[in-house]
Amino acid sequence: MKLENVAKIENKWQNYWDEHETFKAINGDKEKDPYYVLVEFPYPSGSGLHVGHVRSYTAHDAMSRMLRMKGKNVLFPMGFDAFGAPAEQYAIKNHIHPRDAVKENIATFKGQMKKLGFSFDWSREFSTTDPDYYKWTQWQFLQFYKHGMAYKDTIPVNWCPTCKMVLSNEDSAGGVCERCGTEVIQKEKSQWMLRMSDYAEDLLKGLDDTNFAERVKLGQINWIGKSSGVELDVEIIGGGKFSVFTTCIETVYGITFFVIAPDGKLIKELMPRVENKDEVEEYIKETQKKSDMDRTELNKGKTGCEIKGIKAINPVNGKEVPVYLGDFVLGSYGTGAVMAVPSHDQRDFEYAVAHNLDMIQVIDGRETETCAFEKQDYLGKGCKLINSEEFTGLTVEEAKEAITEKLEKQGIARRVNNYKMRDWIFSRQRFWGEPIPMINCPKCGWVPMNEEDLPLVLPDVAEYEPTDDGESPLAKITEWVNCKCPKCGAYAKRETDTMPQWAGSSWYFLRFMDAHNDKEFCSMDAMKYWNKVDWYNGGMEHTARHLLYARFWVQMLYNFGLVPNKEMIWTRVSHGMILGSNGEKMSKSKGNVINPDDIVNEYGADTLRLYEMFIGDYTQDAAWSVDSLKGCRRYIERVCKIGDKLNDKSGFTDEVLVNKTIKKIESDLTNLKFNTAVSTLMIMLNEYDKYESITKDDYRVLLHLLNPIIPHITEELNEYYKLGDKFCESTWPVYDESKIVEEEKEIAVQVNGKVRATIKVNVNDSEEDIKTKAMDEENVQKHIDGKEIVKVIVIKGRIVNIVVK
RNA sequence: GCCUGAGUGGCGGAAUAGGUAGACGCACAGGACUUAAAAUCCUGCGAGAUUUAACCCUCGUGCCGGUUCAAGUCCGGCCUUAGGCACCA
Repeated sequence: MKLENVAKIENKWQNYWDEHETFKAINGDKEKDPYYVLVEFPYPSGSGLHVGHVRSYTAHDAMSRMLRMKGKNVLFPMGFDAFGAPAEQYAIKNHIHPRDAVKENIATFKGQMKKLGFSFDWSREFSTTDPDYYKWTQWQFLQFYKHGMAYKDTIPVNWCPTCKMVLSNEDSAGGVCERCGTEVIQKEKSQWMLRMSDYAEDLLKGLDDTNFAERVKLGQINWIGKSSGVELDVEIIGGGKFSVFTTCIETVYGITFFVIAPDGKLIKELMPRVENKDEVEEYIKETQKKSDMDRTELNKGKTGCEIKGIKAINPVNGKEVPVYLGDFVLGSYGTGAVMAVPSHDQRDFEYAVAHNLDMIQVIDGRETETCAFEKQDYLGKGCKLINSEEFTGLTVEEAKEAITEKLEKQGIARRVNNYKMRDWIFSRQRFWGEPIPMINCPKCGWVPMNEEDLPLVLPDVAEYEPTDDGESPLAKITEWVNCKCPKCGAYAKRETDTMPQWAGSSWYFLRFMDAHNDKEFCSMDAMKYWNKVDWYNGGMEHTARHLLYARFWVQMLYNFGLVPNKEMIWTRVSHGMILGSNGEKMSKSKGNVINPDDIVNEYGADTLRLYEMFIGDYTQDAAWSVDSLKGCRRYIERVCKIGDKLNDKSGFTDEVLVNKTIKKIESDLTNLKFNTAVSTLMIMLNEYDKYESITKDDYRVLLHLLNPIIPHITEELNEYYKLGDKFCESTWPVYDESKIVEEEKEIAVQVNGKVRATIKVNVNDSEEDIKTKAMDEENVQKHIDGKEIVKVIVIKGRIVNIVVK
């Protein structure tokens, strides 16, 4: 067959699949094994589908198609994550409702996906912005609240004084507002929080119940950021005390000062006793002006000032030490105060130099005049303590334990774990998000909405600008805000903050299991049937935060008895990016964007799919190449043309080739080795090219194996040449392991590790036979002639190595 | 600074468990077909030395060392590069 009118062929099969609901997954099907393949649902941006989407969708589409043919009940769903700032910005600019903009974009995305022939079960489609969906996001929030996992707290946010807006960290990069360039300041704001830090340990442990790639696990572990140490109480002279957290209690005799965070609660408590109030307040103000960015990047020099009037006592030796303020100490980590040991911590060292403070070396092993002798340099090296009273002479490791024990006995220290991961700030001062279903009653305080009143839908208004004081745009819509308290009936006001975009994507994979349930977010039966997401594919940029939020969400639901497993995702894989042909990230400004529509129109969906699978290692980045794309189109044309060589025989011309290829494709498609799967199929065609003619079985098996990757043209050829049932309705070919073993094989003969000849060996050849054959080779003789043979290594079916002297 | 990847021909990339490095594709060159071109088909294609030619030989997977009969693969130490985190006590 000649490859013509690709669009017509592709359209024909896409319609067939649609009409026959070929890819619909049936809940509870006991005949088949359930298998859940998930690709991250996209944010439907205005610019349409990206070629990067095509890569991961094709990969998992191929996997899903094969698994269906292998008899699995495959759930391969698709939906849209459509809340978020870009849609809101677009709506503000164009004076349309974000709902309408989103609707349009979803239609575009869906049309593009259909044209690529992905075997999604469209009957389960939803968007996070559908009230039927976010009703359950809100419902779950209420469960979190009722179990004490949601609370309101006042925390600093990025604030642009000109735009009068709360900014995300991304929008305030570099410490200036992205819109107007004004310096961003930190402002206190009351926000809804989720107690994620309570789950730090469970989120770490839960990783054992997953099969995530090691680097994904490490990403999660680093984000959680556990460190074990000691919390130590420190007395203030004249009354009061505070605590410090340290991982190096062995250096406790080296304390020469303490530093407390300017943004912490402690300094506020101490304020009445401070003698240099002006200086201290000035420094606190300066700190507030700095975003996190400034504090980390611009301000490596250790600023701060002494807090006069406050002196603390080193609990191990009763020494009086000064207390300083320094913004390198964070109010939000640990206790917001640190013990400073300049001889053994570089930050403390720099601070001591800048403020002319004392240093005491307590660990022997190196001088500490020029820089600190830190734990990564002294741990595990047998270093001993000095200047540490009764602990002097102990090794660091012994001292760590002995000092901790002593302080614990005195009741002034505790072993604790600290985590970098904080509680999840769950409020956004935005319109286009799930409204938080809470009501503020002047009498009862915060009251959750009645569950039967959900969903709390977004009002239908035309203006989405935030208010002057940084409240959500919803705050302006009084008829929406004013309501009655569900508890006492008094006039009350709704929460006007909405949820972050992460909310909807934290549980969508559960909804897909039972997408149209109007009684529950997902039935327990459905969750037990599908059990877990078997494969979850997404971008590397989501492996830390999104995955962690989703796991946290699921663990909470599990603890409330609402989901059957503590971890609902088994394997996480991430694909590499598709870069522009210049090797840079695709972007409009660089003019290197490839629109998948253009490729589909010019070459067809199958060519694009085949090319993206062939482009390189699935987990690595790959640059776009038009030439390579053309090569893939050429291959498909050759696949079509070889149909002209069909004879009317049955059976396979080369059993070994066929069985080997089936096995290889099967393993490649389940191990994300799509590029080698394609090359294996290219080799198969090259072999067929050498035959006089090919049998129907030869042809059908090639098309069958290609079908998961290029589903349209293979169905068409199969039908055109009347080779058998439609692939989408037939079972995957089975290979015969015994037929893969080759009778005769060519192996290499080495002399001293260098290949000198190749010999043909039979499976039945004994080691002696092979040895003799190898020795008989002329070129081998040449290299061993006149030398002493030390030994001969024969690895059956692989290699012979003759060692000579 | 720390963590995690990645360094293999002109290019994208292959190489179970250490066992013939460069599969497959692209580009390029030569040839066939054609009035011609495109398309298609055939052949060659890491570098070097030698040779009429073939065989054959030497070197070669970022760098330096090591283990082994045998290293792209394992170990130790570096270099380059991409991404993530970053004063985390």
